[in-house]
Amino acid sequence: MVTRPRMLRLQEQPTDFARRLEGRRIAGTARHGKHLLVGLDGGVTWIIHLGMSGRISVADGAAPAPAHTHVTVELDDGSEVRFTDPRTFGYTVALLDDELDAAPYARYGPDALAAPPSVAVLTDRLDRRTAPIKALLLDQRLLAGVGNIYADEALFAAGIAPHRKGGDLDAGELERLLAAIDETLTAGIAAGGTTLEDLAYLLPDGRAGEFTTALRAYGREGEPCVRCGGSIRRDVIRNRSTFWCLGCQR
DNA sequence: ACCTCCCTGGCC
DNA sequence: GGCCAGGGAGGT
Repeated sequence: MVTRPRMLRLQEQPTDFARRLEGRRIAGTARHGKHLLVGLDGGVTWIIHLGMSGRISVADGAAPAPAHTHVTVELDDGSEVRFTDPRTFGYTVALLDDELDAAPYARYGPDALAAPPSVAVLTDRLDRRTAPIKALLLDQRLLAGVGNIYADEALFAAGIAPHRKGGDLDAGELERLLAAIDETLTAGIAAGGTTLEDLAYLLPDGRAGEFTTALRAYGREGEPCVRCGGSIRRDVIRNRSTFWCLGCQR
């Protein structure tokens, strides 16, 4: 059941969503960057992107659904999958195999955790790029899975200033950055993600993610840097808040 | 390659 | 009453 058509905005024919899911068996699940992939038999992939405030839960169909539940998929055992998303930046779509190979999905870069590029490949991709590395990290075509908070944290861990032009980073810096991305995402996942004060992001069971307490740059404007004691500053890069340390990120 | 817009709850 | 946060599609 779909009570918010906007959540299906990537489905070319909105009626395709229910039609493509109905009667199919879930064969497996996977993740690519920020996309959750539910493989169904018959060559259909059910894609879910949680945006920033999305939540997926599975519950007995008789139990009341949380507020802002916009899409509900009934399973044959009487339970249902619920997609809850107050801000509706998330979306879901059911695609056929050939549609997966088309834009915009085909443009997605390798998963930042499962298949990160080598330093050599990254060097090549960043060659002559003049955009700030912060903006490039958010470009899912280069690397899929790094969002605003984790980009700032990874750049902090690597000691690289967010304004640096992508093409200016040397091999040593890119090696540090790749290691920092891996460490940051791994730690973030282990902690259950980052729940900010607005409580927009919550785990499926409603608990808050605990990476918030591990943040060293994001959201700490004016606070002392835990590494060098300098002051964390906030800049806006490509209309995104960017927190970094002037003292130890170069 | 860049900016704008979408959306909502919470806070100033 | 207005602003802000987030990801990404689409337009210039």
